[in-house]
Amino acid sequence: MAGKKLTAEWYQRPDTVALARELLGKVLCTQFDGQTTRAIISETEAYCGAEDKACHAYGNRRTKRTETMFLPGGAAYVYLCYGIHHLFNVVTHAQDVPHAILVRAVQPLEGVEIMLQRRGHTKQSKKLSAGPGTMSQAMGITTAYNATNLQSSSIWIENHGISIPAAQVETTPRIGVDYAGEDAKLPYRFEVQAAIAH
DNA sequence: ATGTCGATTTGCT
DNA sequence: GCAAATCGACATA
Repeated sequence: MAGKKLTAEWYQRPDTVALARELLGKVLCTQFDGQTTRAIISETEAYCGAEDKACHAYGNRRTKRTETMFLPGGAAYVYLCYGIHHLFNVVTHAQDVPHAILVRAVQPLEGVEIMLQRRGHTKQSKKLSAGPGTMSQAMGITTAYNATNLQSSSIWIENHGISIPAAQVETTPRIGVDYAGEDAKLPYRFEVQAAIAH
């Protein structure tokens, strides 16, 4: 069941948009209180630091919240949105270059029972872990894990050798970033709509 | 010190 | 389809 853990070098590569595309089909894993869950990443968005108006760290804005994005690639950036939702991002690029990839949806692979319990659902459905807030809840990720290193034993990402054909990937503008002007139109969102075979 | 608002989800009209 | 929920970060004073 376990795959090969992505290395620090993988995360620290500079092309965040390409990494967002490559993240599709990779397996996000969490282990909290001895409970392990695994899920295949099916939707991502790239946020490209200082030059990207949609990014929290646009213009290299350094605050308590954005500080995590300045860490070297390979850290988890988790923040609270609308006071309710914990949004999970993967920090990429080198230290002091605030790029990140928002994981918006995953498909459950292991520990489905645990995810159902966390979500308060009784049956598996598409809504179980599709959406940036719900997928965090299903995986048990909260802001308490902000800045967690992805080489740790709490949160990490594995390569299971799953590749997604280009024909199955939809590339669209990002969601909910209308305030970003021209940058709101950038094709930085990658989505696999079909169920991923594994 | 205080006010505004968000990389959303959910339930009700 | 619309609006409430809910809290911390950030900007302004």
